[in-house]
Amino acid sequence: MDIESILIKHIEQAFVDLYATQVEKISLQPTKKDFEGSHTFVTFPYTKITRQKPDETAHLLGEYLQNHSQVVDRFHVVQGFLNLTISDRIWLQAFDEMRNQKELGQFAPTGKKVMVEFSSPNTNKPLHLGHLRNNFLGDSVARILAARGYEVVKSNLVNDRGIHICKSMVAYLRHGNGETPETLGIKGDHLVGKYYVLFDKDLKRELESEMLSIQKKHSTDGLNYPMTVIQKINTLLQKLAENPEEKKAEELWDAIKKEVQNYCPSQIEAKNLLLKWEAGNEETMNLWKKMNGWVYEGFHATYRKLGIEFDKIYYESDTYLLGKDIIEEGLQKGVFYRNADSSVWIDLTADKLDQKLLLRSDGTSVYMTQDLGTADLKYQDYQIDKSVYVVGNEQDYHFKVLFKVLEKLGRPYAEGLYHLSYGMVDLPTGKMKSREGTVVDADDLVAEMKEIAAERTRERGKIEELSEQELEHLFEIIGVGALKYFLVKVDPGKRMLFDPLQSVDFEGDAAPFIQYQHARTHSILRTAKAQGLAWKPENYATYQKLEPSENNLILIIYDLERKILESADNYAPSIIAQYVYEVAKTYSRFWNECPIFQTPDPDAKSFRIALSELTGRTLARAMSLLGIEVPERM
RNA sequence: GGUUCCGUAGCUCAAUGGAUAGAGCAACUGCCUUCUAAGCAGUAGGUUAUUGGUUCGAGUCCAAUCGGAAUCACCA
Repeated sequence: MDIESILIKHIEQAFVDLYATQVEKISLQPTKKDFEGSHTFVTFPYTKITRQKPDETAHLLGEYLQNHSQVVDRFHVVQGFLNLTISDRIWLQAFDEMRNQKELGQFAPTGKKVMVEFSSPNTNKPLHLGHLRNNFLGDSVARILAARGYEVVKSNLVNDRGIHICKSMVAYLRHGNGETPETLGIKGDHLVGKYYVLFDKDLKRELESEMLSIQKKHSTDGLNYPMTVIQKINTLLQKLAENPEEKKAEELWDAIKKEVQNYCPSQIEAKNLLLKWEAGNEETMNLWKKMNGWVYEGFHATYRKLGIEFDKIYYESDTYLLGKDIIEEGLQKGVFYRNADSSVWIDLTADKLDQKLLLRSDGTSVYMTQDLGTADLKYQDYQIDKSVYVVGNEQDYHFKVLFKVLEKLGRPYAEGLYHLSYGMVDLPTGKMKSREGTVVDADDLVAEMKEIAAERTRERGKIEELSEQELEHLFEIIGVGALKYFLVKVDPGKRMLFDPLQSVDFEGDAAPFIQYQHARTHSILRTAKAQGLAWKPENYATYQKLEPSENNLILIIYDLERKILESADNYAPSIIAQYVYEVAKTYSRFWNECPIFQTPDPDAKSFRIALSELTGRTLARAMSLLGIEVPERM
């Protein structure tokens, strides 16, 4: 039963009967909380048809609906807004229908396949808070799309090669002394991350001493760089000698730094290591495999704790050479063009984008080339209809170009491409930078959350009956749940702030509150069972007049499907997060207003137990769409 | 400089072009002898950055201005 479409049909009929007009695309809005009713029809846009004041139209329509529609019980008009109240009988009918559903909010299969690519870590450092937002968003979107009826493939494109990986390797070769995660007793990803930071320290030191000599002499004397670089620096120095303003001077020095950095020993070593890697040098490959192996072990542990899994893992070391055949194809199709220096480009100025490089003059590929190849690979592997990339908003431009290029190449899957762009997580001190160590580490944060969860749960002392193992699990789902909810409830597009001092909420608009309401529903069910009560429809057949908070609960539970639809269409878990909090709040109010076991009327008792049960199922289902578990007691 | 995104209560965030701009945190007042107080009820807190425009109606759409961020590499 779909109450909304019934109402719309009746309103359309009303327009025919009252005004002899066919109206299309009628839409209803949820009635604001302060007003009575559940569905609101706005009459302002129809004054031209009715040739009446909005209030008059609303009254006429309201009376018509009250007389002709079985679902409308009564109506109220407020300044042209027609607020409709659905009869309790209909709500009770809807309630029983929902109770009969095996899985709430599960749509029929669409027959379409969608891939959600997320996480995509670099293997040179452990996961941090920013990755968590990515992981939770991606995981949740995958779950929501599955509920919507898509067949979902969760994929992870691991960035396991490149200059940044070589940096950790260089530092390990220098300072490693054969350390392993075992000998140090730390996770492999953290160990490798430590060397990544060490590399940066080395490089900074080298850079500073080199710069000092340039700044002292204000010349490039004694520097052993290629002529072209020396010339570049000299030009910059000359500009500096012309006494530019302070800000400009700073820019010039930065430009010089950038040139110099490329010729610091550490940087050269890293580049050489990358060349060796690309040549397949055995020693290098072995070190690479060893260190990446450590990182994967660490990642696995973290993913397991976060409850995140993938169906397919792509490695960039496998895919980084892909896409070159697409360059040829594009050239033949005349979509791309070749420069005099034989580099390959695409001109997207007509689409308000720039000219974009697709292949270097030396014939090697760039980031874009790989992504083109990987897009084809995904399609070959899974014949996907839609492909969602969960990647930070710093890459908005890249994905605009990528999708445009695929469209111009006439790829059949081009239309289904979507970049789920999300904002960075900021600290009060500003942006996180892993090289500078100003990051909130994922493992640390999860551990801290769990500790807080344990502390707060113990304070309340409602958990005597749980075993040690059950307690462990409880603390984990509360701690991790709080974190997930915190990161996922915010609109993905916006950057957000995380204050380590205030940490994550455990009260109010937060996962523990929602989990708590779920635990309450189970507390009711336990008591009901202990008292030998039954709550099948026949046990509450005489219950026909709903209390406001009961009505509100049914109403909001009834909204689940619409919310799933909305969040799936917008790739927005935040919609589910806001929804599930509303459900929890509504139940909490019901809990306070409608006593259950003290109620003398046995049918009211049974109905409220049944309502608690359905609320519990709704909370569990909606939370599962966010990847958050709910406990039966806490 | 070009392009894109953002600016809402002290703080963190909501609000398919609709009603009196809502929650949570923090502050203040009540409520545990009653199914779990991680709770409930209430008070206070706003010129939605600014100025114009479109509309029956603008936080939302358009233009300009101010402030912040990202991006614009033969990096990934």
